[in-house]
Amino acid sequence: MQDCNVARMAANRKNTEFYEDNREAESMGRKPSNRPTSFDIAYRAGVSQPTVSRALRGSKSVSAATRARIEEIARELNYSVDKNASSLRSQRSNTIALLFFEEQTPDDSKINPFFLAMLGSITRQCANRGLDLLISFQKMEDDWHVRYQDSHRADGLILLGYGDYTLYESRLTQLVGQGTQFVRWGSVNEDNIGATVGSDNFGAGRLAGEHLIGLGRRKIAFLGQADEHYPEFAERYHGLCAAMAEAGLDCDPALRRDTISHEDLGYAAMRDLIESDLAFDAVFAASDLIAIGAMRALVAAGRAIPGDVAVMGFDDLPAASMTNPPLTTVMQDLKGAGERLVETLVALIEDRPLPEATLGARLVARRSTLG
Amino acid sequence: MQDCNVARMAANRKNTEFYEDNREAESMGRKPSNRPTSFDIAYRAGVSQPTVSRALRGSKSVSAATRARIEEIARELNYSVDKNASSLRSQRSNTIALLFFEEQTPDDSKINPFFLAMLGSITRQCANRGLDLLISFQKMEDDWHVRYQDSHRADGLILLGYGDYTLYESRLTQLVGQGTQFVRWGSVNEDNIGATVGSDNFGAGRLAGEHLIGLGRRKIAFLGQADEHYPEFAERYHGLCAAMAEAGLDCDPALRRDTISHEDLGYAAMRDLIESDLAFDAVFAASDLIAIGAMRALVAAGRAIPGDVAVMGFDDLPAASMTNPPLTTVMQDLKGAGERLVETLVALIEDRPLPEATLGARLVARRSTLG
DNA sequence: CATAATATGGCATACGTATACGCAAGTGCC
DNA sequence: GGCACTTGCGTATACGTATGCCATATTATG
Repeated sequence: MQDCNVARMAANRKNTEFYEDNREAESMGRKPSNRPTSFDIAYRAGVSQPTVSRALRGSKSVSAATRARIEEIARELNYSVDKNASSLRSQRSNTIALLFFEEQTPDDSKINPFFLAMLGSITRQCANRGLDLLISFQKMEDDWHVRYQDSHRADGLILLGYGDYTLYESRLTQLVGQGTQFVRWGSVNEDNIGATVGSDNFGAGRLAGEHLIGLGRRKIAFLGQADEHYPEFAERYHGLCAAMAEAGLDCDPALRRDTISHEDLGYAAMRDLIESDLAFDAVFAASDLIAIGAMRALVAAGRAIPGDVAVMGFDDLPAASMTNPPLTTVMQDLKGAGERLVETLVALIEDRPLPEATLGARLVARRSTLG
Repeated sequence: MQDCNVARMAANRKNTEFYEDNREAESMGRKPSNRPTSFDIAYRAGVSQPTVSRALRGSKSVSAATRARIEEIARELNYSVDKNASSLRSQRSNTIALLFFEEQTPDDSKINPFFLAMLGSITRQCANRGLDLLISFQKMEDDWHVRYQDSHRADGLILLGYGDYTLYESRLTQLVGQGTQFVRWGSVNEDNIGATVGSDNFGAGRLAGEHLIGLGRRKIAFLGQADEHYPEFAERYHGLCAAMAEAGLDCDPALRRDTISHEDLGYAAMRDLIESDLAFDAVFAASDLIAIGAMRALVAAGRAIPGDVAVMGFDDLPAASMTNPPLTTVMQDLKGAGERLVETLVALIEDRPLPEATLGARLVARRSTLG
């Protein structure tokens, strides 16, 4: 390892005293950082530094023999390319940043578990592609047109978070303006700003509706803010209404309560519905958290689940199978989501945009509807 | 923005034709990447590039007036320091890597939710300190004496994951050997390899024991692999035994079943216990996942919770409050954990190691013991 | 008023890699 | 056997910042 430095010296164009300098530093107690560089490999392999770089990056203008020799030596010396130098020179960090947005909920809440669940699939996907993944949590209100790309920290961003879309919009426009590459999880439609990946919420909503209707339910309530602020919820609602219309049922707006994804707000919404004295025999909640809160309210009001009211959620959180009764819900394609998000972003970075597409969702029937 | 390039040109020591080159590149369709550099700021401020660097990093050898001017211009041009260049030059990435270890469970399992919960606190702590956070999931068996630090990707590592400690050990030794800075979540004791942050598992185990004993339980079973492979579980078990000893009760090893943290394994362990025909009136599970599985087995065997058997878990997962009945458990100090992990790592990186310490835990009583 | 001590900022250079360009040797072709 | 190519690699340099060492301006000190 000592003579690694010799290589450096030999390669160093000017400072011929480097070696001695280094020894001095060493004797003074400062670690000489004998981390090998591509120069060291080059010296040992009897080639130039650029050849080492080319060999290790798989350039085809290096003979197989040379490449093999270089790789062998690199392994021996435990060499690994300096990420910073490489990124600086190539202007490509091979890193993407994952930004979570916390919702503005009453308490100082945690991140939506649904997105945490996506984390696994995203990291795996990044690992497969040799990408590093930076993560960060942001408050919706924060100034997060962050400098991730500005500062060459990351080549692109993945944005995750339910949240008021209209708040989102201006930031997205900024990102586009400054040329930042990003993909967002959300409602997929024509006039989205930037690339979006999302579930087929309409289809999933219809699925939910058909399930409930198939069980003989006729007056289906909906919990979730179904407007332009929360387009995903809106789509789920419209899917539900479509199913009802097809069955000749009325999708009564009076049975809808706006709420965002939070257990306590789901509870409140359901209380409100109960107190309205309107009749309903099923509830489709726009998220499991809402559904869980709603079930609490129903139980508190003495309504049997699913005897009096069938309850459905959305997301299939781990918790959904543990509630009492276990919650019927819609499972989104988490694995597909992670893959598609990363794939889309990489395509964007490489300047060959992918067409947008939605992911399918599956109904998971449990006792909150089946009894 | 055009004349930014003039600055660059002025600063460029050799290639006086840079400006023209750049214009040419531009006309050829390649984006000239007019991202401002410290040279641009310097030009506008009428100072040298090094002065800009010093000003922005807070060096005290820059006058307040100059600094203010530079900061103002930087803001105007929307400048941000190039992370790669900065890290390369300073040999400090201001980034830490968070490595999750997946357990080797029967299925292709997900990460332990307990660690996901820690994520929030860790990211927040990093944000506060201006650190970037890389994350990655690893299989325990993987070759994860990764090159994170080798390649200057990160200044240090945080390792999270329950897992067979003896498997862990050799990797940790390697990390120490190659001079990688890291902190680990786990059982804190004298002869740990590397820095460790963890809960006071013994104290928490005793707390659990006292709770159950206080409710009149006398024959307390334990589910969890309490040996050197899982020292945290072992400590919890010993805490339980200590509480029983103090109450003059016998900590019967026959009532212990080894299992790692997984719902299905908890189920299996409990079935085994039930089939042993030994009498017990309480179970302390080493984790909530185990407890949840155990409850399923108890219910299946027709034992009432907590009537026949009181059940306790450990971790206070979100799911713990949703089980039926809701699970009494031990809540660890997640916020403190994240803070302490990051703090310890930073201290290590700055070469001023912190003394080890354990974090307190709190009992959360719910109906699985209270009835 | 002369000299020493700061305060401020410029100059030169290094960090480790990737890539445009060019040169030599080898290959195919007629 | 001369020509155009291709293959394989070295030369030179750029990426954008941070820092050791000086030079000057400024102030304090006797």
